[in-house]
Amino acid sequence: MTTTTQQKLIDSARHLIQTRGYNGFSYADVAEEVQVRKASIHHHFPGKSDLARAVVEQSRALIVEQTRSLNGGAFDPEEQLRMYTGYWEKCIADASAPFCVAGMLASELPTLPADLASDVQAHFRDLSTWLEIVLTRGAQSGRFELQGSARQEAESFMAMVYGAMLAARAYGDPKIFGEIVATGLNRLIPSKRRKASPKENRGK
Amino acid sequence: MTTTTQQKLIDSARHLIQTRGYNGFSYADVAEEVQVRKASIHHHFPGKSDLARAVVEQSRALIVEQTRSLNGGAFDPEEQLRMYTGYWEKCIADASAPFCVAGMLASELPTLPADLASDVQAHFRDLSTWLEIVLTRGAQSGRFELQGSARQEAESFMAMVYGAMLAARAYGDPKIFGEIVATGLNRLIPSKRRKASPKENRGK
DNA sequence: TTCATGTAACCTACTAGTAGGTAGACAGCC
DNA sequence: GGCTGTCTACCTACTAGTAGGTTACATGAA
Repeated sequence: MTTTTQQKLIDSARHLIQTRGYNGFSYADVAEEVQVRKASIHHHFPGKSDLARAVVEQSRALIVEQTRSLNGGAFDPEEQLRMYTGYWEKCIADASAPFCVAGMLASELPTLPADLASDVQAHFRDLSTWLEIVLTRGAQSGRFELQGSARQEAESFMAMVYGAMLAARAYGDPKIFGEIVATGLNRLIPSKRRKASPKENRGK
Repeated sequence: MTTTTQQKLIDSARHLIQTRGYNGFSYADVAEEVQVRKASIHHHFPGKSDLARAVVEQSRALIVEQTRSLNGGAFDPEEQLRMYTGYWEKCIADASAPFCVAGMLASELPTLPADLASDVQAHFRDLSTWLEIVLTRGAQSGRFELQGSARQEAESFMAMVYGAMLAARAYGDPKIFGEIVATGLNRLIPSKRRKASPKENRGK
């Protein structure tokens, strides 16, 4: 399999943004990883924001594709959420992608060029819209028991996933991500269907 | 009221870290805000990480002080959580502190000097420990209904608060913070005591 | 077939500007 | 006199980005 230089540049930039953020990496870092000169990066991506936008847009396209296949497919809402959180759990555990690119960029939003910033915002709209749809379906079929509107619950769930990534990074412990999202998923499930987790231990 | 140059430097650095992150601000930015030369900053804080540590340590000291007074005081666990989230809601709404310093730094953790990184981690331990205590008390007195262990619920609640900050920034809308944490608080309250929020609208 | 032309991809060498940090002088105060 | 705080002036390393040249390969005409 031959990967083009352009794709290697995007992959390298993604990895660097995930670990160090937009303001934490330079063309020199990418050049080092991909083993080309800095000028060659400028040939493919005139400015730093063009490179970062390519990373975000590729991620968005992938998510759109995957959620489309999930929506049309054979998975119930609970399985869909578990596949989403499971994806990140795996990425964080094996350190292949220790943070969502858009999440990292969102924290730096006030410092980003305008065009990149609006791409990042678009990702969050995409994601919360998808979550709202999944939660709505789950509530209708009785698999989920929502306490607020589907919109509120979607924003809340999304916040918890991103907060869990931050916590995993803060504690330097990938397991914490899985523990937090498990708590969040569990809350969506009606109490009659919910099986007590082995670690469960009310009020300590 | 006279504020020392040293304190002005810390305040300026705090504000810059909250909005731009550790890698997004420079001594030149601080010098500009405080109206001193860069060399004067180096006199008070030899290195950039010393300045950032001073910011984090001052924040931690403030939190320790406030939680101590809350714990010993006249507020029940629910009120304590509302005061904590309300503090951030106000800060984000009036843009005086659009993000927790430690949260911002945590996202950049892999790029931080080791001593600063461990200060940031200490903040998260402090905070989750306090939350665990408050949730435990609330569960014992019947004000809260926990679904996992107090530890799990504390991590989960903390993740949601930080995720809510990120969401508010991503959407460029301070209100989203309040909406998310309201959903989270509501979930802790036993369903018999819970009053339906005006916006509540099950499954859309 | 061969030779000009075009162009994509990459290079070396450079720019202006900014990063964090240092040396040393000076002023005011205990 | 020594200490604190501030300054000017400077340093080296690095930043994103540019100028201009080299290679390799495709196209198309003589």
